[in-house]
Amino acid sequence: MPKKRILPFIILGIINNHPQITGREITAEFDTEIGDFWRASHSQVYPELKRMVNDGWIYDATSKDNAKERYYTLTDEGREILNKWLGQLVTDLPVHEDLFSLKLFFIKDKHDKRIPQLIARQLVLLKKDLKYLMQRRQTVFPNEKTIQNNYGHYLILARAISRTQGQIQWLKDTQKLLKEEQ
Amino acid sequence: MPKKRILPFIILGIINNHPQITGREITAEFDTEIGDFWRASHSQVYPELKRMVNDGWIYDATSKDNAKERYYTLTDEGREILNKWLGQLVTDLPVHEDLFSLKLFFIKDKHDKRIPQLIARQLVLLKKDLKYLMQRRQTVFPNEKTIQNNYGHYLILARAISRTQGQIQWLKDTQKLLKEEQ
DNA sequence: TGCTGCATGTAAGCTGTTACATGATTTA
DNA sequence: TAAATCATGTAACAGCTTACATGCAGCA
Repeated sequence: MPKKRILPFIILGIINNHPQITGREITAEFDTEIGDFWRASHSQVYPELKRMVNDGWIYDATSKDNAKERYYTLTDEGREILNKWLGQLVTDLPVHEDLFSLKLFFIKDKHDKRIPQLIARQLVLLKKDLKYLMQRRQTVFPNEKTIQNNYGHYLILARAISRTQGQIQWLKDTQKLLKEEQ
Repeated sequence: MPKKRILPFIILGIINNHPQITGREITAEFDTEIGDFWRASHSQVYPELKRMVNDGWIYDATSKDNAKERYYTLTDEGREILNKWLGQLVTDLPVHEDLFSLKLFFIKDKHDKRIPQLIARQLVLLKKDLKYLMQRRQTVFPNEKTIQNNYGHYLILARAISRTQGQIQWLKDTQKLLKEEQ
């Protein structure tokens, strides 16, 4: 059995949220909205769209204005497949492929200077990420109504913020601990 | 430029922690200790070991007891490469490829029944994981001395526990919130 | 001596990345 | 009309997964 493909389901979800979307706009979603928990480049997206049209999950239309653009929309079958996928419960936690943990793992000595260095860098990265996430929450969800209209999206953004804050707090605590005991 | 390979560095780290280790034991590390933040199967490990011997990062020895087993140890060059890698600071945060977030993302309606279902399942998975992590902290680090001898490992285990607890708390809070407003 | 697990290895195939490539559209 | 960006597509290749395969060691 090959590795389970989930890219087509993500694309179904994107098209469902934005009917008449182009391949380029779908690709852009992976750089912004979805980028926190999945990545895909345009060279993955275009062939996938072709396959999905071929399988009858979506259909495409062209416009007179722009000869090259193709506008994709879900078929009934596609909508059905998306809903079925959304209803299937998750069976496993993801593996956090994390260079920070990996490097720490191999450092044995408590007083190794690389430990505070790695922590300091991780803090910089996480703080920058937190700032970005909070700014996005403000722009994407400026009022209660926008939250109600996209509740799942709101939830995971809130979750990402909470998680990042938690990690920052833990790193700060550890940093302090190491300094005190040094 | 191809995707950056980090598997050989992980293997260097493992061999450094356990000189005279076999390929099978290295593979086992990915199922236990390192499994939380990196995965690799034996069909990846064995060819990689061959390459690393070829490149002079490690050397292998055989035993009379077990003709098939090969015992790997770092060369000076390998040790140097490992330390250089450990000293290089991380430049990017990892992408959390996460089905839970992904599915929530595509559910718009606040009252969609799949939201509490997904959350409940995620709680089950995280609680199970937390239990496993805490049990491991107890067995791997039974006393202060074992902590001092493998401080980096201790840190990331503590971090994983903290992160998991944070996620559980957030999910519980959200679950409660949804129930109240239902 | 048959079975289970140890130990290593190879092959096929799929996913995803980077790079290369082309033409259309908009803007200066 | 030249440059930048839009929009799509293909090619080569690296990385990883699953499955297939072989022989040895220990045990009943």
